Amino acid sequence: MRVSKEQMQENRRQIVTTAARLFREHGYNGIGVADLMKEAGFSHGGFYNHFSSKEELVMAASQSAFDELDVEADDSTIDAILRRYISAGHRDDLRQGCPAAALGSDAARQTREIKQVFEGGIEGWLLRIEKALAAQGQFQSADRRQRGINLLAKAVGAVVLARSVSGVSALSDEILEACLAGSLEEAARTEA
Amino acid sequence: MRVSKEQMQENRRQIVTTAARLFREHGYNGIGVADLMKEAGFSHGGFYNHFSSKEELVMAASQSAFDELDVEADDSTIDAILRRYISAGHRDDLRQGCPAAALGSDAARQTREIKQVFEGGIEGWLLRIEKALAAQGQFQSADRRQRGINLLAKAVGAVVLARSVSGVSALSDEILEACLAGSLEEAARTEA
DNA sequence: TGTACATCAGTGAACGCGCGTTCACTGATGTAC
DNA sequence: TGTACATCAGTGAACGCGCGTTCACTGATGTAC
Repeated sequence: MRVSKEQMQENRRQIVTTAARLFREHGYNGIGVADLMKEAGFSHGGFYNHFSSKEELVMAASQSAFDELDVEADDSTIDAILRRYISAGHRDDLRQGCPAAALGSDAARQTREIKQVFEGGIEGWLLRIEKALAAQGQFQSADRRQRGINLLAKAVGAVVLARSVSGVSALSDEILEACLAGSLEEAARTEA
Repeated sequence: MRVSKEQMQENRRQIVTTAARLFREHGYNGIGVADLMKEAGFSHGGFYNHFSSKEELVMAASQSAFDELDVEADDSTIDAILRRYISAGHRDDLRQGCPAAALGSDAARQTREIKQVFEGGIEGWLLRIEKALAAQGQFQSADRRQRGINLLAKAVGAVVLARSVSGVSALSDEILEACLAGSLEEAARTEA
């Protein structure tokens, strides 16, 4: 039956945020439209009232996943950001984690549009990191972006590697510990 | 028709190395058994004479992909390793690149067996990196593993991030340049 | 070494299944008077 | 404000397609004598 415009928007939001969770957990190809709609609380037939294709949902959901990070981000110090990202909690919670870590190697194979969403998400990260570095007077202004890129890359790599061996090896924890220590040290180094 | 034992082993090798390329390019779920066998030069029906399931091929192919890296590895200096890994060439050549970067976020969703293959592959990388650091007298012996983990994580993260925006943004090159510079600097730092 | 037969790697059609997508239908919402 | 009708979000069955897997078959290889 028909539903109010407000309700429809709310339902769409529900589908997108559910997809944002499930894509991170299972990969873009690892979850189907039917299962996804079911998880969101709908039958699958109505999907195409909201999106013209699964592809379009992939875009919206990726954007939504990156936007979540923005919302969560308080005025963290760089240490707080690193401790939160390079952690067992983040490693073990695919569904709410950073899309760049959960879907990074998938993204390389996606469309131009989805890569653009990733670009925006990465730039968002860099902005937050640079801001945190600046607030602590860390590095010269001209260096902060490069330093931020280095910190982000190590953080993403640490979580990707730790997840790829999680549950089978102590290596997983070792990677997180080594990279957290190394990143904190790197972030604290003031000179260029 | 039947084929000699030697020929069969050679055919199996052909299937595995083809799969190693195609999985890196398209992801584990992005390429099917039929297309894969065709690319390797066979009809798909014979697949199950070699493997009990696609899953088993995924394991063999992942192992093969990591083994390739071992073979390619000459007695490189740490600089040579980093310059080769964190490069546009590596970013643009999914098919021959490091499985940890090409399939890292996929691996998190795979079976225990496949994660064990990744563990071996990562340990292989760490061994090569530590050896290169040791050859140059870089870092104290006790620190080399932690330093190696940091270098590897940053390298993997750089390639994953660069690929996720490649072809849509100058950010891709920027990430590689910033991380290469940062890694070289990090590797050159001798004190603890 | 040569012959007769069993084995089994490779072929290509076929299987069931789940996928993304479409469709006729329902009934509450939105709108025209 | 109330009534009559058009719209259209959500439902669930159905579509074609490609997937992983199975199978009967072929004919060269391997083996027993």
